Amino acid sequence: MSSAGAAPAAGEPARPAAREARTRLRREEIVAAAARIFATAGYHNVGMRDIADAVGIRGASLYHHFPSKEEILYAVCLSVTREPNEENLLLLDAPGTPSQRMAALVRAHLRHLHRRRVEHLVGLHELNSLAPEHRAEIDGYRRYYQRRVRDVVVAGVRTGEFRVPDARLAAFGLLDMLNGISNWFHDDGVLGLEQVVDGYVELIVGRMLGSSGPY
Amino acid sequence: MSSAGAAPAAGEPARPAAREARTRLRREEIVAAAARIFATAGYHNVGMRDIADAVGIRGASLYHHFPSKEEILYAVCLSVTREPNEENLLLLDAPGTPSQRMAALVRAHLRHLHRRRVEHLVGLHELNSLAPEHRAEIDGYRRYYQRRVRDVVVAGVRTGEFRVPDARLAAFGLLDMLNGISNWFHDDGVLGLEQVVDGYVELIVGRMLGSSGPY
DNA sequence: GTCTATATATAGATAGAC
DNA sequence: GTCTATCTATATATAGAC
Repeated sequence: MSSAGAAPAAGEPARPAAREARTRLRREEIVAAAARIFATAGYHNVGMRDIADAVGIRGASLYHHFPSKEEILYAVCLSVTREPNEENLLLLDAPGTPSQRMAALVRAHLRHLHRRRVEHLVGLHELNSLAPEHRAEIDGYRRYYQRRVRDVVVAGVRTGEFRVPDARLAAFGLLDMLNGISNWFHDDGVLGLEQVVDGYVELIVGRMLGSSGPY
Repeated sequence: MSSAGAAPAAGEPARPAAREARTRLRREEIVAAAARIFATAGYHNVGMRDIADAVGIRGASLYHHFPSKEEILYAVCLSVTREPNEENLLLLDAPGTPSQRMAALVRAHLRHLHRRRVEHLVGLHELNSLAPEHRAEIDGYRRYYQRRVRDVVVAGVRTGEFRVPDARLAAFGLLDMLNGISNWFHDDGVLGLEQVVDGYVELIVGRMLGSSGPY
């Protein structure tokens, strides 16, 4: 965006904006394919050639889009860690009681885990293979998310809607419970996503946090 | 054990039983060191030389004790997956109400996760690197454990002690919540282990499952 | 049971043509 | 932007002496 200064000349092989869009699509295509393969086989069991095969190009061509394999992993982890911070946390700022805001977050969180299931699996299991600075950045996002969730628990305790032995403990527990579904949920299982969503809202907000509603 | 048939001759350099015991100690020493390093750096970021260094021998010497690096990982995963099945599940067969048995399991589970924290981290994150047949065996143990936990939830629902929307969902949720502590608990944190244990028993048995005790 | 020395395979990354 | 060809580093694993 910031580098699109000059207007494109008429006879160029492709207008910069269009070319940029296509390049970006290619990048996202690579990230999506890599996430899928990383999630099932594990980062280190996957070669650049495997990723390239999935996109239909040769291994060396990947280096036109990413400087290293680790940068691909970073792109996978970053997207899936950022998005919940940008999307789900908005729901905590919206009007409503702590019960309502927490229920909205649980729903959004589970749906995001489902929508980007493979990316989340990578983000949960392969953080060790990130470069230290990348790892630190990802960890920062996660800690912030966690803190915001804990704050809602605290808010609910203050209003008397929630009754928990310890807000930090409850926040850790409910987040682990949410994130855990990446490891066992399958679309062809006995429970559909929306059943899990409704069940977890009840288990977490209604029971664990002790809210009597409405939410 | 089954191969210790003949009685040892007097002048042997070491009595077979003693030698076996020492060899076994060495194996366990290697497994323990490997678990520690795998947990912090990730299986594939660790070389045989790193493991050997931690034990004070050369990389090649490890192959006297294990036929491959994967077998070391398998030993780590197996020990930590078997033990809960052999120890914790006994508590589910003991006399007592479902509430009491579930509370006992939660306590034992959390204490085991703590006692063998690094091994659990490996068992949770590195399953992708196991040979298929080893992976299948580990998965089998985990599925059985999960089923037994679910059965207690079902039993509690039947007695009327527990009230949950879906027993499977509750079992998945509580197990994910329990296992999650491996990722965030530290001995030098603000909460001690027994505080977490007591808090989680309350959150899970008392609130999530809705038992009014005693447990 | 541990050592030194080394075989061997693989995979991340680069060079340069098209 | 993708290709072919190749470099190079690393690490698992083996051979055989002590």
